Amino acid sequence: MPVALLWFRRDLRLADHPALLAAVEAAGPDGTVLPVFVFDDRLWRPSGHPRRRFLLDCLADVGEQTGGALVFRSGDPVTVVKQLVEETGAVSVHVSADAGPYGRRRDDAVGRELGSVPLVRTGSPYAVTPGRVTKRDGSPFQVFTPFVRAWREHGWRAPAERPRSVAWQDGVRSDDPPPTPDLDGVVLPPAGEAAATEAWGRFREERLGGYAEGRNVPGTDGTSRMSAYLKYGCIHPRTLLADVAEETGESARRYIDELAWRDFYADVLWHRPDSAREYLKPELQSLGYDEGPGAEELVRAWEQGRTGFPIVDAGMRQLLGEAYVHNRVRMIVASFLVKDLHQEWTRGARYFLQHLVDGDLASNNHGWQWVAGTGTDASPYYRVFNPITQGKKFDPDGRYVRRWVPELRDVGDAYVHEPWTAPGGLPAGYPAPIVDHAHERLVALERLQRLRDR
DNA sequence: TTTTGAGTTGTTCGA
DNA sequence: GTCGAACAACTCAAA
Repeated sequence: MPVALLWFRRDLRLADHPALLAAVEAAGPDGTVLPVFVFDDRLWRPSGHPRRRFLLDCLADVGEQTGGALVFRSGDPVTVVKQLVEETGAVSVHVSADAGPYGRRRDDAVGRELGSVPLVRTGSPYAVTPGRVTKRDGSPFQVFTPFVRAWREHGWRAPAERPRSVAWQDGVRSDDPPPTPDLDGVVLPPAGEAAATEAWGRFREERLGGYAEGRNVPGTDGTSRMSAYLKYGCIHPRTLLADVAEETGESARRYIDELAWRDFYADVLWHRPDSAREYLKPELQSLGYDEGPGAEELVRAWEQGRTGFPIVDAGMRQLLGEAYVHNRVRMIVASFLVKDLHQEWTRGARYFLQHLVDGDLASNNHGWQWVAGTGTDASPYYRVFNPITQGKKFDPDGRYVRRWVPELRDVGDAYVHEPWTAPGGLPAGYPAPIVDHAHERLVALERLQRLRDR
């Protein structure tokens, strides 16, 4: 009886899963589907503990949903998948397409290795497969707004139906998964498809209506917190879009835009596979950065949330506490590292990827490039976030900073974003600002100016 | 073909 | 307190 192999990667769900449907179809009415996940050192090693843990928990969920049939293998997919095909006599291997630079190379190599057994790519983790939305002349968009216009016009498919029943192939040898990493107190959201669906339902009912304003206020629960679920494919963006498209108004439009950003950055990475490391604006490559023991000490203060700027410290402590940072605050802390501490964006991007549970190469690194002014956006070079102004504007009552920086508990609202000005002085245990923001802003602008003059 | 206007997320300064 | 201008320079689509 035919066996079709379903190789899970970043699509850890059974609903709205075109590759699963393709596998069921390929196996035929008498055949079976063998679900498999490969622990690939190339992807596993650079993941921090939060992402490893979240992934393992998602896999446990898939294991349960497939009645324990999910098979683990460890090693290079090129050899491991080939071996599984030989062991089981599989007629085809099914995946959701991977748009990342490594994933594409890997899948091409696996496909070649499989020879006459086809590696079938069906669907992708995006509403629109990267590469599909182009300008009229076929070239890729480099700016978000024209992209999103064309993306909306292109449209997306309705969610795929869940297969009525799947005959899972069991009894295939499985490696043990890697040991569960210690989280050291980091609190993660519940993993898996059911948790994603439930979290989405709650957001949709309770917070989607106020999203346009709420999304920028880190002290409230205004965002959907779908990022980790989207990263591992516990839920597909098409499912979200189908629900949001029923709503009208500014909030629904903004939410769709946010999903479009995710597609846009994946599209940029697809066209420019080197952009995860290389500058999208190469002329900024030679910008000078601060080095030496003094600079390293400042970076450590940033990493640990001890810069003396409350909103920056709160964000960096949220990163260590929840492996997650509110979107608005990601921009603020990123701007601080790049513009105030004069560090290369790649360094911040790397640190984020180590710690974020939702860390995604395209979204993370292009987001950092956006802040650094080296990215796709026609972003003004002079855009430097002021951590005090941003704090007052988006966290006016200090709810967010007090949650993550308890030293500020008793500082009045008026001073909570600049506690060094408080009548009682700095609270015990909280540092004075490690840099003069107004000064460092001018330094950053000056360096960019010099580069442009050349 | 050329021109024109608009462009996720900001800040400061001066009126 | 509020508001508009200035801070450059490039992409893209429409006129």
